Amino acid sequence: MLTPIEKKLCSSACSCCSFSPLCLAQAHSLVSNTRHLKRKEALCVLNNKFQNIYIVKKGALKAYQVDIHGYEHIHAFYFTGETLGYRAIHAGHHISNVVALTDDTVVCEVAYDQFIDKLKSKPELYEYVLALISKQLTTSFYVNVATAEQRIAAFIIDLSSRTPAAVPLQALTLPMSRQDIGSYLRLTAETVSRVLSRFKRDHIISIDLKQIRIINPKKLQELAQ
Amino acid sequence: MLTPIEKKLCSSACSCCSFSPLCLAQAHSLVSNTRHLKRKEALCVLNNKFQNIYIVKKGALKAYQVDIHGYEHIHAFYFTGETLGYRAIHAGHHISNVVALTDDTVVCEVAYDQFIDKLKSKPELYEYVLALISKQLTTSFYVNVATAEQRIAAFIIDLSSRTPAAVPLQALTLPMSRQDIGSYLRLTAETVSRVLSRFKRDHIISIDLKQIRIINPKKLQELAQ
DNA sequence: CGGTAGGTTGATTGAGATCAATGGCCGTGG
DNA sequence: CCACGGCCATTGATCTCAATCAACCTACCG
Repeated sequence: MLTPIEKKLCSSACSCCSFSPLCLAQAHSLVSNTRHLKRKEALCVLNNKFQNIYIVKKGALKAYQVDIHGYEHIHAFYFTGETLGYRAIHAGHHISNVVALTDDTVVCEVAYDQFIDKLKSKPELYEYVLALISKQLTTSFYVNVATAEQRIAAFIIDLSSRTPAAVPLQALTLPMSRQDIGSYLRLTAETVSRVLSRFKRDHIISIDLKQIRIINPKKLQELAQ
Repeated sequence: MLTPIEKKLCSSACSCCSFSPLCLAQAHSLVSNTRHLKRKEALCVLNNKFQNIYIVKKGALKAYQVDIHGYEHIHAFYFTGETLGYRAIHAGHHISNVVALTDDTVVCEVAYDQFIDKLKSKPELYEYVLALISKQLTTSFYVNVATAEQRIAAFIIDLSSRTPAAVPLQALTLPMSRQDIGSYLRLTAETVSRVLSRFKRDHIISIDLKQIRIINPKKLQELAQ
């Protein structure tokens, strides 16, 4: 098991970064800027010009749109090592808001036109980038499954698989609220809370506010289908 | 309004094809093969090796996965001019089945490694391809909205916007069954049927089996939010 | 023609939404 | 330092929309 210090190092190191093959392949880094965000601070604002791709170094973010009733629809969470911004390439401007979920969220900023230039000079990386974006086409299919129980079980599994250095039975921290989970899974916060309580009662997980621990991974997998 | 013959020409011509800037940019076409499919005939089979990208020249297809209960989950429809296959790049094998919805469906086949090679020799097309794939990250957000009515209204609008040469008030043909629509929108065929009947009763659309016509686009847009 | 798949409509049920009340945690300011 | 207010989470009671079960109709195909 990793010590907290080792975990911290791993999380902040480029070794966890899905972008590092590109970044490290260059004589100098592709990263033009590193941004530090506080909780609720915006990284991308709807309709602003698309200029950068971002890589999460530390912390977590949510991407959402607000509907005409003011309701927030979250369509993605981003964790350490993950990249974001591709959705805006086509439109040329941001099609959602992205804000930090935790204080001390750190992201690397890669200017899109520099990124394209580098790709042109290193065409062997092109396939890698296509595969990276392709992967995003297939994520979070589980938000569409039938029951609240299935979706929440799948969400917990997804979360643990995306948390670098997550160890089975080790507590994970949910960086988002019940409301956020509900918005993402299209459930109410009350339903999320009820299902989590049921999972706890049945000794599938332990949960105390934002601290969650998978007790029975097999059963959880079964519930997720 | 286009005559049926003009429509046919347009549909089958490369002018409607989102891939044509790439294909036509080459001395000879990128297309290695043209495939003709009958209704229910498979283009891609789950787990088969990923080798090609496809462009729909004519007809329509559905992509789906079958769950452990044997239920078919459709995650995409593909119409004339649209490309498919990107989802398999990351895994290297097909992660869904793709079958034709209509007899006489025609697709162009582009070998992925040839496609990559051509891209490397024409880096100015990189951005175009990234934008093309980026677009797919943002499609069919509407399957996630709240009510059956909203989803079906949005589905009809999406369908008409993706039908080449669709003219307002002109009848569109739904190439898929009520069951297919339900599978895509996560509703039952009965609910789809009921909502369509309600839209018809309220003079928002006219519908007779597979022939659908938007009578009141403004009201439909309102219902879709 | 007869068989079958697809489509419509009705009656009933149930999972999750909604409405509501309570308690804990935390940051702020007197 | 503690009081206050706001936010978040939990739990209960009730309601509602879509699923389910069921019957019947219609188009199409061998």
